[in-house]
Amino acid sequence: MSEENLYTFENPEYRKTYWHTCSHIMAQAVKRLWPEVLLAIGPAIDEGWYYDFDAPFSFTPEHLEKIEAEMKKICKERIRLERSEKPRADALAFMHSEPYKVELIEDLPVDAVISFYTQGEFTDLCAGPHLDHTGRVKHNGFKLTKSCGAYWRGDSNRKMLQRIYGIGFPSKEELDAYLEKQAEALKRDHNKLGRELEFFTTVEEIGQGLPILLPKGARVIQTLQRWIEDEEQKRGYLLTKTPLMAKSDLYKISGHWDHYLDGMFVLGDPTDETKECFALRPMTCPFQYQVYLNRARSYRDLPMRLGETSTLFRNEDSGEMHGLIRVRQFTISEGHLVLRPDQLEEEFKGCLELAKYVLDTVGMLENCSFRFSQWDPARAGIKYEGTAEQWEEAQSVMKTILDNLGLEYEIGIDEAAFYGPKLDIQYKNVFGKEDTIVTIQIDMLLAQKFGMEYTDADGQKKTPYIIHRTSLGCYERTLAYLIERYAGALPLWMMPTQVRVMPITDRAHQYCKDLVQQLENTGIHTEGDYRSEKLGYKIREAQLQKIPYMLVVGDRDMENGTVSVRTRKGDDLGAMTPAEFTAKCLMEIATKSKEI
RNA sequence: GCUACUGUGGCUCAGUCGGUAGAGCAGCUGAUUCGUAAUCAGCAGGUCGCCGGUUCAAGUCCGGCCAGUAGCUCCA
Repeated sequence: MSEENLYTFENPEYRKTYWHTCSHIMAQAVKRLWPEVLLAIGPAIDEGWYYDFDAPFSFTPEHLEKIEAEMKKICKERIRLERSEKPRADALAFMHSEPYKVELIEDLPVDAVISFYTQGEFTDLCAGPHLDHTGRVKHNGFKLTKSCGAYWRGDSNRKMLQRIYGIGFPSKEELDAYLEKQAEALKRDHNKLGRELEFFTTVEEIGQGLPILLPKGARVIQTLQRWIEDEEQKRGYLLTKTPLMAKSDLYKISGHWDHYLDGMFVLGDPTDETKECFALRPMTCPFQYQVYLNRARSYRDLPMRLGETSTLFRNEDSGEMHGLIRVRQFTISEGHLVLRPDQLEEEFKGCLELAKYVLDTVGMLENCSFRFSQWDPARAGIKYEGTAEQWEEAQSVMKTILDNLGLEYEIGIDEAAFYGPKLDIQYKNVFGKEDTIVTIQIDMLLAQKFGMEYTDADGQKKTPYIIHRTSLGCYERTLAYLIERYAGALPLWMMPTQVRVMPITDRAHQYCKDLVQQLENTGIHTEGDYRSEKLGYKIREAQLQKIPYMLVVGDRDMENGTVSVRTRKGDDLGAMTPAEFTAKCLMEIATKSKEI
């Protein structure tokens, strides 16, 4: 980066500094308006900044407007920001009326440099860096976007503060462009579009996190499931179907009863030992292991790759549910691979290849990143089972595999499963939010708990490794992301209705009906629009419903034995015979083309 | 679970100071038979999320619950 570019928005460091100064300006404005409001923390984030406050009232949109107005003044005042340092005792005395700052100072290491930034009458505890004066912030280039609750220090046992988020740019034009982009993303929101296009709905009486997949959504998921099951078959997976619930005994062996009880739907009273107690399954592992345990296994049986289209139930907290992204009942492309240690690397690679192939095919890979999710030794025995040695071994094996693959990844501390480390494939949605879409986990504990073993070539009984993995993750979540990714216009092969036939007059009805049946017989999802509406109206409706192909049939086509083909992109492909169209369509479906 | 906000026909929204609900689209019926993004007319559709309270009177005010949204915490 050239010298003059250091101080531009192109430079992420500068951008963070700019936003960090914005957060101080915001805090200063709040203090000017309401001196009684207490300050917590206010960092720059990936897009903008926030500041957490403890206020005796709730910030409303009107409050935000007032703060914005005061911030504009501060920008125009061009106040210098000056750094200073204080010894610990002085720092504590200086901040004595700000209890959150006092706590932050007290938690700093003994030898830490305690620095402050002062702008006019406002001084904040801060490591910096900052812009040199408040006039550097463009007074009409920022906006406070929302206020909401946030726990002090991210701890749900502590007080909930109020967080105000802001975003800012060096010009009004850039701000407007950003806001415009956000508004565009909102239109793709699966929770809105998915309901409008009738992929899914919800009903109060059924409850939170329990969406109804309407015919269109159900069809997309069916298409994906058939494809995944067939693809796994090709890759040596064995399909299983195991029960959706089990007695508590099973979960006690697996450890889920100890680690996951809050997240389970329990049927019956777990405290009544005279009666059997069941629970809906929150994961497939202990069920699928029974397939392996069905008889004695030899090293020759390994690797054993088990796959299942598996419905799971998790009792999420009520505030967590969101559209099809976070639900209480969902179906995943689950799988467990039972392995000898020497097969671990090769099989792990196979899982990753499958996941990448699947994500690439549906068009989601480009927005994915990889996270190596590790344990946090500080929570050994609480969140995590097994010994430090077992964890170090599994994590080092995984690290070697990932490094050998040359995979770029981030490390996520305290993101592991209770039984082992994970490679999580993170998907970034149109709003820039991340969620796990696929996970591949190495498990060194559960096989032992369930008494899974194999007889090795040397006649010794040995405990296998297990890989837990998904190839497409959760179908509901994937559907949500596909709706967003394609704004509802999914690639042809996934579309619930691929072709709509529309007669121009009643004279063409029979021709169209025959055509629909003919296409449906070849496996192309087709429907007819026989209403006595004008062609333009039918086209418009099909277009709004994102139907890939519209086949228009009038007198001319009937005479020539053709159909007139139009795409949802608005291209007129002209007249072709039904056979020609069928061949073209089937080819595009078979190749899973993203073009249409 | 926490904080804040929201809830009016299938959808998008209006509804004044508390006086018993209104539109567009969709739907239905009829007319229209039309060549690539909205034909015309008529009809029907609402216990204002649910339960309770205040009041002569509640869509409107208050409380509880349910559901949704943003974020926090947790997670696929």
